[in-house]
Amino acid sequence: MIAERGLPGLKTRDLAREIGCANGAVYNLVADVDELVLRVGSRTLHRLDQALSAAESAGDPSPPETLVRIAIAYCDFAADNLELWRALFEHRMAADKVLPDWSVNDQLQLFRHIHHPLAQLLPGRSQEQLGITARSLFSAVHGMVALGLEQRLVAVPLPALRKEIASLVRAMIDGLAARAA
Amino acid sequence: MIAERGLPGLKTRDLAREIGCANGAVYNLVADVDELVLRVGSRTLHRLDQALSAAESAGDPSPPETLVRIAIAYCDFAADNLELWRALFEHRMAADKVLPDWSVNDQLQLFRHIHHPLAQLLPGRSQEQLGITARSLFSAVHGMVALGLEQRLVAVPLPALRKEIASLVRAMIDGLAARAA
DNA sequence: AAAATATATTGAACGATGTTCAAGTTTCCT
DNA sequence: AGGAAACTTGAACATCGTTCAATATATTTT
Repeated sequence: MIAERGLPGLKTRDLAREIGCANGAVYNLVADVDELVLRVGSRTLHRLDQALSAAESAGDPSPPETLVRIAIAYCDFAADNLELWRALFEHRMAADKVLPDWSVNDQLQLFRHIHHPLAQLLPGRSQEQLGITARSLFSAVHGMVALGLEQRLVAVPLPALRKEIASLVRAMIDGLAARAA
Repeated sequence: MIAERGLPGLKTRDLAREIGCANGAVYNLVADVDELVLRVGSRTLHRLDQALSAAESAGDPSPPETLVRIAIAYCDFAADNLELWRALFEHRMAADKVLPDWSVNDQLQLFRHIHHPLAQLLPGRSQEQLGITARSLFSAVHGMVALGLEQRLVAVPLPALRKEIASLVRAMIDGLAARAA
């Protein structure tokens, strides 16, 4: 339902009808809609992880090209799974509720893909510094994808977005490598 | 109310009580909560615009340093106006409703600040290419700020975030300039 | 196999929320 | 003063997520 109608299109009554049970019975499977969304998010993150893994290993193994492929794969996944991908970031829980551990873990796995090629590219940096840079790189690409796929401003055509991402990722990598040298 | 309790903390009944009128009277001032949020967003965008303008003109006028200052100013504004800034991006309207023109305009003004220094830095590029690159640069910084200020993962301390942004913006600019040469 | 206990399911009801609207009140113009 | 226009009110509506006593089903015990 999230995939078809987006996060705001998910209603417990519709869901119950689709499952074929009473609306109250949903709460035997799940404590909250929050938990439901997080569980869907977990599946989405795993599929995203697979897509990034594939991009990491396929093709030219040089770190810069690998990082570009990962970024493009992230963009493509977001475009192909737009609503599910949005649900990962747009869902907000009540301020007092804490995110369960398994959900946090799912999210942290993402940086792993960037970490490896980045370590080859910047051999001088510590593990901690690499982690921070990996996170920054991920965030930058995420921002480009997020605003690029937003319809409310001028929607960028997907091929143009892919080119822009590739070009800016290359620029970031060049710049990082040059400063490291 | 958005500033204090975030976008989900904005309730028409609380608002009416705070204003001192009946709940129905809110709809004499505003057609929707959507419009209300957009109007608050417009004010936020104008203040953000001022902050970026100040950063643009103050200090070292070299394009790279100017761009770094703008990025840091964006980060600082987001941190200082966290909930209001979030409301700019987290608010979602019904899919069929269209964003009014004045709101679209407000948003597009932001890229203007990046456009000028970028044009000096990359004299070879056309206006259209510059616009696209400006947008990408903005989006990348936005992503770093957005994920950096998110509490749900490991929250990055603000000084660390500022450093990371400065360093990655410099890297992007170096890379862009090197490729342009 | 029957009774007793545990578990699952139901759908009505609750509380919150955005929004509407008929009725009442105020304001303003002549 | 009188009437029209505009505003204000607060109750009512529809739609949510969520709860819960009552009912039905499954499982265990005797």
